[in-house]
Amino acid sequence: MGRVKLKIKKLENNSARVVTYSKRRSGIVKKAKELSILCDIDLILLMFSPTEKPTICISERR
Amino acid sequence: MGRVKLKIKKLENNSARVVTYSKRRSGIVKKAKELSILCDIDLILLMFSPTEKPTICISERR
DNA sequence: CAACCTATTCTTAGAAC
DNA sequence: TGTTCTAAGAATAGGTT
Repeated sequence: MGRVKLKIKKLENNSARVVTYSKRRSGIVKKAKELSILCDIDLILLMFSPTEKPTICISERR
Repeated sequence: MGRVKLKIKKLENNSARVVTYSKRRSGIVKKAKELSILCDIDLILLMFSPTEKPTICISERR
């Protein structure tokens, strides 16, 4: 998606990796939350940024 | 996306939950793999289907 | 440098098979 | 129940502010 089709291989440019991570992280976290709510399931998503900062997303169910 | 906008709340129909889970699971797994490759990061995604069947997606890095 | 913009590609809801 | 199709909504790459 976006202005140009992107090949799925490691982005060699450092800042491109950071920017892409930031954009796509928010997208995947949104998808994870939607999936857990829509389908009423348990889900855990844990990922580390290019600078090793962790993000965790845990579905909340009762 | 799709033919109609979907409200993000629990799908009350059982088979709709299963079908939606199956479709969206493949979407989110694809996104997770792309993110880990593009940004060269560690990532774990664990989720359980509406029938409690687990799926795990772990980025492969060396 | 983070937030916004938007053309373009990607995902997917409902239908058809 | 499972796969495929496709219209239309969603995500996002590169650019702009």
